[in-house]
Amino acid sequence: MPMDHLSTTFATLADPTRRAILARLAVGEATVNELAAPFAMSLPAVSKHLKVLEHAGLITRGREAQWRPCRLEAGPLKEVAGWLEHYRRFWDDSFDRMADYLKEIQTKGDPDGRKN
Amino acid sequence: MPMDHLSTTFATLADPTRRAILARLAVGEATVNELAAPFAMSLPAVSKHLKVLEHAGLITRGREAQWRPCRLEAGPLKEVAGWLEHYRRFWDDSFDRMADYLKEIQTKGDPDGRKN
DNA sequence: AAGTTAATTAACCAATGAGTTAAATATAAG
DNA sequence: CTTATATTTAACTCATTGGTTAATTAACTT
Repeated sequence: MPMDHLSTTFATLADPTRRAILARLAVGEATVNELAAPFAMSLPAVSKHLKVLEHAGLITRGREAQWRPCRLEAGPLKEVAGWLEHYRRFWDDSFDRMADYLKEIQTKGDPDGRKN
Repeated sequence: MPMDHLSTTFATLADPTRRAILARLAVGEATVNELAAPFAMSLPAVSKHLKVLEHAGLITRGREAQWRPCRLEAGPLKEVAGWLEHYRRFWDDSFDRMADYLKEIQTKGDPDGRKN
């Protein structure tokens, strides 16, 4: 089944272990063992999570000797933020006020009241 | 398995059909049949998607005669936006500039250079 | 009362996801 | 060359997901 990008990103983020890994990587690069340490699960399990994260483009992995340092890649998160923007008006009160404000300065600054 | 709120939300959003339903509901309330119309799938399938959305708190359903009008609820989306904010600095260039700016006016406005 | 429309529930199936243990690979160090 | 460390792959299990069709419930219409 052809999984679109956004669906892949959301599915990847739908796991607390993976979100915890991202939170850790927000601090800085880390190896697989370092990332696995906090979790009560086997190393292969974490390795799988990393593969999922990598496949979603949320991390990249280098190689230094026998270590594969992982680092955060925020591209997909930016896409999510973009998607969310379409809905901001449903929860953000200041969003409406900002829209009002923009409309106001738009008409005030343009005596003809053109829309654009 | 105890599914945390955020995981439930992400899992729910990880399906293009469900995101399309939300997009439709952003325009206004709609019944199950109306929501199902655009999709090449059975009504029960859509009904299931709606149950998932409802369970995630992304929609609520009223009842008018034999119709169950659905409407968007943005609470969980706001939570996602909140979570995302922790990562904004990784993709938003202006975020750093804003941080710099805030730091600047903070020190400029306070001759003693106190941090808070 | 009978029929029509709206929606859900039941029973089923195939595919996926998240975990396991055991084995394999890769690199470094004695 | 052997061993230790870091990580991945293989093979398997179990639960969940997303879809199906057929049957059921609910409410309106005639």
